Amino acid sequence: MESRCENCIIRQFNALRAASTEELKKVSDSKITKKVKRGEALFEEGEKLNGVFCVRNGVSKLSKLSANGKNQIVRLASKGEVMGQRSVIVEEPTNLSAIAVSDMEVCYIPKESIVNTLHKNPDFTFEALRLMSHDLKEADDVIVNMSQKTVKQRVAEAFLYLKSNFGVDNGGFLLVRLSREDIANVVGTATESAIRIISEFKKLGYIKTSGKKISIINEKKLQDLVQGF
Amino acid sequence: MESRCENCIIRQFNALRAASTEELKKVSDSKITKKVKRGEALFEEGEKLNGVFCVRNGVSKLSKLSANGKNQIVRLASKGEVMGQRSVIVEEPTNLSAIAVSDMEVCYIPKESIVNTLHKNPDFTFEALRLMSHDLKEADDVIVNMSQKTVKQRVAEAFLYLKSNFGVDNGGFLLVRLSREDIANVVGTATESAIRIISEFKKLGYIKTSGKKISIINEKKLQDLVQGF
DNA sequence: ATCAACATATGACATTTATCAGTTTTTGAT
DNA sequence: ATCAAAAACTGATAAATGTCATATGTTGAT
Repeated sequence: MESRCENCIIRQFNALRAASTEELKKVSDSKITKKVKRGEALFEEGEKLNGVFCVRNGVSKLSKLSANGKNQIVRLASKGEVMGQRSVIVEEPTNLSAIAVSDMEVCYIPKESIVNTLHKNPDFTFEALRLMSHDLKEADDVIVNMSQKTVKQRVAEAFLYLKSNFGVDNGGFLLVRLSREDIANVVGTATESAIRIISEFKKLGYIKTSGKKISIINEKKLQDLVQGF
Repeated sequence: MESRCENCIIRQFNALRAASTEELKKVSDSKITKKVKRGEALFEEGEKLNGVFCVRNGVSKLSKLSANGKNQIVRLASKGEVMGQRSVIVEEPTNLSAIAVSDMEVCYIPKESIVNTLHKNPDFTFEALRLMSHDLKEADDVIVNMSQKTVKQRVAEAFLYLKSNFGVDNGGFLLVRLSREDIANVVGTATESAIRIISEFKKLGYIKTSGKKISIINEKKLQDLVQGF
């Protein structure tokens, strides 16, 4: 049987924490829980979304394809984060694709069961605004990093980000396992360039790898690099 | 005498369009209209803001300084746009500086007269959310452009953006007059690189200049360039 | 267990962009 | 109108990054 939003701890991380019991009931009754396999798309750039996706488990990349065939990963979404709300709020096709980076469990919430809340419950709307403010700040930071940091610094920063946001397993390996191509697409560089830098970090002893897994050995060195030392 | 928000057409461009008569009155009573000269700061990165700024006239750049002394302009704000709301909403110091790019007239609205509305009037909050959604989408686009377009393409795009967003005068010259350094900071490149590209565009007959003023002659060519032709 | 498809890796080289150094032009204060 | 400071400009060169080619390793479907 399906679990209920009312009992879902994950909603503490998103605007649903501000929803009333009745509102939550409505959401819960209409939501659909889906399993999404690594590599599958939740939605694609240009689609008009009729609902939002709340991540229960796993990680999704939000990316945008450009004319030259390159892909830029704009951000990663994990537990508790909601994807697609922008499209629902402004009633426009989404500007980003969402593709699972690991196996995922997401709840799809049809827009009908939230737009009303969005127009009636200011606490909920305010929470959404607060969270979007946060996303906007992060986006601003990314813009600044893209223009002012070298590829090497951005790769270092990406590893630190992956560690602090998604954590590590018992062996100290990053839980999110991105392909080299994905790392390049987060950082905004060519795959080969990313690979070269990763190799260099390995040689320098900043990180180590085991198969596809990556572990940060010398966090300090990476931080210094990001700071420009 | 000061003009009243109730009669201000500019508020149609921001969330205040959704404010009630009483709410508007409160805002109007507490607001302070300021004149800001070109080059002066409305606020600086790191400041805790106790209100928001609504632009009546002129253009402001929102930028961020980085460790290496470089500046990145994240966006430009003009008539009707509100600056500083992120800081007020999340109650954090602002991550950006706002500096006038032309002489400006702005209204400073103390946060006390809007936070209440933000928590009580869902229409107002929703409008703010809608506008921030728009900003977020734009920011995403900037990220993608930064990583996937060449400096030349980004300069071309910047000119097209300045034309379509801020318009031209009778002579066809861009109304917003950015210094070469500012253009470089919008585009995320070195000032010299921006200058070189501008010179090239002049030679190619895509643009012409008269003193500091810039006019787009061949919009099509610039568009093609942005598209990668 | 095998094999094709894909991901990772590395070298050589081309291209883009930044940096430094210096000149000319513009601007604003007096 | 004059002059100093700032901005715009140009060339030479260095550094960073992308591209292409090719080799090796890994993985998942049969």
